[in-house]
Amino acid sequence: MVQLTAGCCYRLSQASPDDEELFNGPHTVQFLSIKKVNAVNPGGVDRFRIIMSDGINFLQAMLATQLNGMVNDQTIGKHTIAVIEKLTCNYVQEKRLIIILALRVLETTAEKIGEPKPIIESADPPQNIPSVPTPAPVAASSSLKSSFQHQQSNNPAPPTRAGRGSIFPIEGLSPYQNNWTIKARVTQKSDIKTWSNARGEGKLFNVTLMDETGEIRGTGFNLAVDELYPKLEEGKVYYISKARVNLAKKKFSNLTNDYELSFERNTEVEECHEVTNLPMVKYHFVQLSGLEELPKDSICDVIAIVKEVAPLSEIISKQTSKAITKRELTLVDQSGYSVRITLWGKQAEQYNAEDSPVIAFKGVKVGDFGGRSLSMYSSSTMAVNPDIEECFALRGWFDSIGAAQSFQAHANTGGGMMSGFKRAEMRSIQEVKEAQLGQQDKADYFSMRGTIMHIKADNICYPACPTAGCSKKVIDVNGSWRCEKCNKSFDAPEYRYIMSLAVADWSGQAWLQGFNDVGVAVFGMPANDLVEIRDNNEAKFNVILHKANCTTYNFACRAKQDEYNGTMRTRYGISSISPLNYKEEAMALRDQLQSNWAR
DNA sequence: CCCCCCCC
Repeated sequence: MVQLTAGCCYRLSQASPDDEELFNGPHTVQFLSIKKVNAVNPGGVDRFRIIMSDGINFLQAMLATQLNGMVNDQTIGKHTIAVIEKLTCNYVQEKRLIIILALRVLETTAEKIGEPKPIIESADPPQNIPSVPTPAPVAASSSLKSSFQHQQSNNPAPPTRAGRGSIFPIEGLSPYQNNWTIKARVTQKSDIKTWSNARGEGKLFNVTLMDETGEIRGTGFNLAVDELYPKLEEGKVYYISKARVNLAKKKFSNLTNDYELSFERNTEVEECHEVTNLPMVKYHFVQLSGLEELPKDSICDVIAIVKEVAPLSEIISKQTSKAITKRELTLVDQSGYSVRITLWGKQAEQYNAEDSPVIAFKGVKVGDFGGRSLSMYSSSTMAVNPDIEECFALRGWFDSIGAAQSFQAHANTGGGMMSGFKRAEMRSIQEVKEAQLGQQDKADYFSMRGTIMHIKADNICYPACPTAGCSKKVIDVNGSWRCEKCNKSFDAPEYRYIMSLAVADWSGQAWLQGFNDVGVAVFGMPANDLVEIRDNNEAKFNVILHKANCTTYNFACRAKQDEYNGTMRTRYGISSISPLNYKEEAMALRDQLQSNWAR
């Protein structure tokens, strides 16, 4: 019978940030629940919240992202008994956040042990457990002598690790934390970029820093560029302290950290020469077939065989009118899908891998050209034939069977226009507006679920040419309906709907424009019938219009800007409307419940 | 303090 470490939850709930002994465990606990918490940036890495119990109390903790695999492959789940071998405590304002960094599973099929209770602040500690050890004093980390100033001053003494406090996990960094030192590998270093705008000019560079617990972006401006750009080398490991921790601007970051570092004048950077087992890169690969599930503009990692390499070419940026070199690679993987990825600038020019290599891409952008496409950011990395398991598997697969097979490209759904409702691409009205979809001189496509609040009653349909495929408006010329396009006249027009719907979801309201198919779906009758009702029985017409309200549909929409009366406006066109499909929805929810995060 | 990541 496994013995839980009674009292460890209470002790952790009282821990101070430097309580090393307590953080290194081991604590034998049982997981009462593991739940995925709100998704971060699209395509980002999941975060899992764990309720753990010591049999007496339970306590909430977060799983460090590098342990996500244990949830995904069901190594851990509800009622798993595990030994926590390392954790850290992060203080966000008044709240204490416990992050599990390392664990070992003891039992997976246990029953719930005991009747653990929540920890009530100010309550006495539970009885009959070992007393809480006194926290060790914080080791000072300020003895490091490697800031810019120190280097410039005449101080040749090499910094020593001995006087330093413990190394802080990147995962635990926050603006509320001071006196930290991280030990991290530079996994990516940008070129030096210069800018010049209304607010001034300058130069900057950034790096991606990684340890076992996570990644964080670091940026150096101006003086910090001169000082640190040559010092920080890609692939090397450094001790870094006294950088400023800022909120990351999610929009521009492809990392899953809420924060980023700004290198300041007194920031200390010192290379770590010891052998370390810090991983080189952490990947969260998606299969090429799975790209369809990711929203446009999300960021992902892929590993694939380069099946084709296009020659270097050049485009002119519409934004800057500058020429930019690019190169396109066609990637394939075991999912049977192929996708094109674009390399830019230096990466395009210097690409010279041969013989269908395996390449692992990290932090690439998902586009929707040709259904799905990929594009490198300057912060994206690519590793040719990396020394990882996934690479060996791909190599073996391709050399044995993959090379001879054909691949499925992602398709533009609905023949050029995205026409179908896609659950994975659902946006709220608020998101559509905030993301300014359709406002960049091009059409953007999205799916949404919304409820009709109001239908504009005037001009609900127009008299159209009955010729198949024409649908042009016809004009009443003395009782005869004339089509200019077909150069024909008809006894009667065929009415077609032209709809303006006020549609709302939980986040807001928008006007959607729809054509004949939308009207038929909403009213359940052709426009000719509705016109007849309108002209003969206005009360009945009003009832039909009214009854159509408060009905919820799945919409596929196209957002595009146009000019109207001299001003620009954004129009949302409905490319498909469908009633809610409860079975399909239930199945999708069932799949979510069965997925790893729901347990 | 940047934050552009391009084209078809």
